[in-house]
Amino acid sequence: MAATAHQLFREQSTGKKKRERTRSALLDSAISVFANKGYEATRIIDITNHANLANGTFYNYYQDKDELLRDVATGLAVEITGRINDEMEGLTHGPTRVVLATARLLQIARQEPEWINVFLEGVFIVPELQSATVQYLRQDLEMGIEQGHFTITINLLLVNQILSLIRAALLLDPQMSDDTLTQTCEAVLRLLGVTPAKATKQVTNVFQRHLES
Amino acid sequence: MAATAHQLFREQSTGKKKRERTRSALLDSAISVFANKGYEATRIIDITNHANLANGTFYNYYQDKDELLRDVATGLAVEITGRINDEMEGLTHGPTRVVLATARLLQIARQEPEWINVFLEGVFIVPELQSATVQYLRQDLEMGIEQGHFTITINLLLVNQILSLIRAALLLDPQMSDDTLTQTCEAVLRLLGVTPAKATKQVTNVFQRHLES
DNA sequence: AATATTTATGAGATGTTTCTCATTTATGAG
DNA sequence: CTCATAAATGAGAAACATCTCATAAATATT
Repeated sequence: MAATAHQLFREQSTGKKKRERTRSALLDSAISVFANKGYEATRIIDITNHANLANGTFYNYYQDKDELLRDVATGLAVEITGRINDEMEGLTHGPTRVVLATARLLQIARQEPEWINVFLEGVFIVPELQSATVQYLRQDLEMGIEQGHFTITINLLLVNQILSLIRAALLLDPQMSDDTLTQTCEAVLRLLGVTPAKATKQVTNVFQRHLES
Repeated sequence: MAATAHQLFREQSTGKKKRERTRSALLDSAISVFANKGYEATRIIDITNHANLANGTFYNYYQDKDELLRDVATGLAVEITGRINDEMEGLTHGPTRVVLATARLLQIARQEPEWINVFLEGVFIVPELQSATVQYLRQDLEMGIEQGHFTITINLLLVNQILSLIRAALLLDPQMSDDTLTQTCEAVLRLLGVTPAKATKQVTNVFQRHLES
């Protein structure tokens, strides 16, 4: 529910002055409306209504919907990648890092379903976000190759394949059941050249050690 | 180029009476405009302009854009699945069928780049198209399981994962280079539990025997 | 060739969304 | 508390889209 969801930007701006607080209200409302109506279909007034503001107020802050989406998606990207990164500090095993990152992203999708769709829409539309996000992934892939776990050559298609497996999970099962989560992590490992048996074992391990403690 | 592209519906309607020919002009123009501007962003007048018709003419044939999309996507689905099916007659080896179907779809994307985006948009929006398309795939997957080649349980997520690998290729490389094609086929096999080495061999084989003869 | 039927046309009525701006209201510094 | 500044407001102008319909043009029928 929109009413109970975590309001990312509101929290970041409490205490600051009015301009920042109103901007944050627009950003949080944008997340909610974009996620529920879809970016294309949302009207400026949908966002301002949701934020209890007059339609004209929007134009004190943004030129158009697109500029707002960039801002929203960037904020979400910082938050999401930050959370995932915290979780992985000190881990030096490629496959573990890949599984953990995938699983954490999908878990965030479970907790904050509105965030992920908007984030992905942004990643698709804002190129600099895409490259920033992809950077993290590359490092873990290189680690796994050096350690002899992955049979791949890193290229843009591979990275996109991984992202699209994640996207498929989000679209098909927004509630993100444990089954979907497990199957997606295993699929990513398979894609990277891990055998099915090892992939299953790897995912089970990571879940026990890092996600259900 | 739109001007040189194969006009599917026009060809199907030459010789028939005027009503069918105009409807076909709308359908072909819709493919072109949807593919280039995106479904959401296209206006009725974009389509009628492209077809050299007056805007009012549209309403002699369709209630709205959505009805047109259904018609377009259904026609494309029939053509595309028909072409792929022809190619696979008599083949009884699961992995071969999966690779060949994937490769052929991507080859069609190379020849007729406009078709595939519209087809996929339609598959996403028209449920009966989705289930019809997925039916083909299921059979080949079951065949591969029985033959001991695939380590999977068939479910909706798996099917969507396969489709999303194909989609990733289409989005990233609309020209559909041979590299993209090969890598996508191998990725699908890996996802189905085939080892990287076998996947490479399998794809090479299928290409030699069926696609470069 | 004349006539009946079908199809195409585009001006404009209707509705919707964007965007501006003069005015009102709120904020916070002194 | 006062006042200068910042922010919010919402009515309405402008731009854009959809959809209708009386009329014109094309096609088919006799």
